[in-house]
Amino acid sequence: MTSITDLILETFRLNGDLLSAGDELVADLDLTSARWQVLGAIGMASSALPVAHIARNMGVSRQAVQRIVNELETRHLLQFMPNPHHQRAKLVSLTKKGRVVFDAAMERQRPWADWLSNDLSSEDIELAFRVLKALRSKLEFRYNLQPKESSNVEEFA
Amino acid sequence: MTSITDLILETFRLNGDLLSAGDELVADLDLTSARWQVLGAIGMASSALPVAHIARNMGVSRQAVQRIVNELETRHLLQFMPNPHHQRAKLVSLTKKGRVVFDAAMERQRPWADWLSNDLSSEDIELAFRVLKALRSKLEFRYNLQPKESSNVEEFA
DNA sequence: CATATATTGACAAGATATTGTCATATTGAC
DNA sequence: GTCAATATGACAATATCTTGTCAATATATG
Repeated sequence: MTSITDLILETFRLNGDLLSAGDELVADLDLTSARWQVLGAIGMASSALPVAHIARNMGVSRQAVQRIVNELETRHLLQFMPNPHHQRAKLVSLTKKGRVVFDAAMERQRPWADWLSNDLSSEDIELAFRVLKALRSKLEFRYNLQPKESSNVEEFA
Repeated sequence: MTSITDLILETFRLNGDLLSAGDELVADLDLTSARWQVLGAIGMASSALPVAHIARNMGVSRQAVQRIVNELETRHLLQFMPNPHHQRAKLVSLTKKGRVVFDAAMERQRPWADWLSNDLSSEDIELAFRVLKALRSKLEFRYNLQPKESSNVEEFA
């Protein structure tokens, strides 16, 4: 019989393996899972966003994102642009090079995702997703989680 | 429609929230999620094990466990015992204090786990568990993951 | 407008984890 | 028994992330 504890431990292990696999998948693009996730949060956004917004969207701390963003800016994958609404909170966007690298990563991710899921029915994936989401919602409600730092604010776009 | 990618991102987020919740759950026992997990791997084992074995059981690197184990030994929750099969690889076991703290954490975990899962059917939990496990197996097979360092060896009991 | 409150990025400290290297110890092939 | 291969813990370097603090900047309430 499977307990919720088994599911929790399985989540920890899968998380680790996903990060390892992601690292390997994009290593030759000079990316890591962490960089890829940040790049993704920016590449998928409808418009350029300040670091703090990206962090909230991702559900991690502001400083974690700040460090990666600064690193990616040094590598010319990201650039800071003036923010008409805020002098200090510059808007972060992909450079041309950043777009190319991000697109390359996504190209690679597509067949990889197909491979990973081709044994599973979409119903199974859907249900697993809903279970995980239910657990997360409950934790975030109970423990006031998610923002991790600073408070919750929506897009301003 | 839910894609495997959604499930992956959900796994990342749930992982983070579980660690945060775990930290809070055992903070006043002077534990953290990381320490608790190590304590658990030792407390649940049928016999005392060397650090490298514990790491393999947990699926994390040897050094991650070594650091925590050394820390918990300093705090007198763990102790090193001579290993008849290996001079350097001492066996790690709970001290009396370690057992008390670990039991206290487990006492606390039980009702918390019930609370977390009381909305979900055991079928849903079971299925989610099997989906995650299937993904993990596939990743570990494809990427030669898990041991993370050194090779795979079974218990020597 | 004025002022309390929020947000933001910078900076620093620390927690957690991986990776590489090394010397030592153990194991296995022959 | 010898010797190559492997396992182990120590040590060091690095990656990732969180938390706390601070000054500057916005925002909101009066």
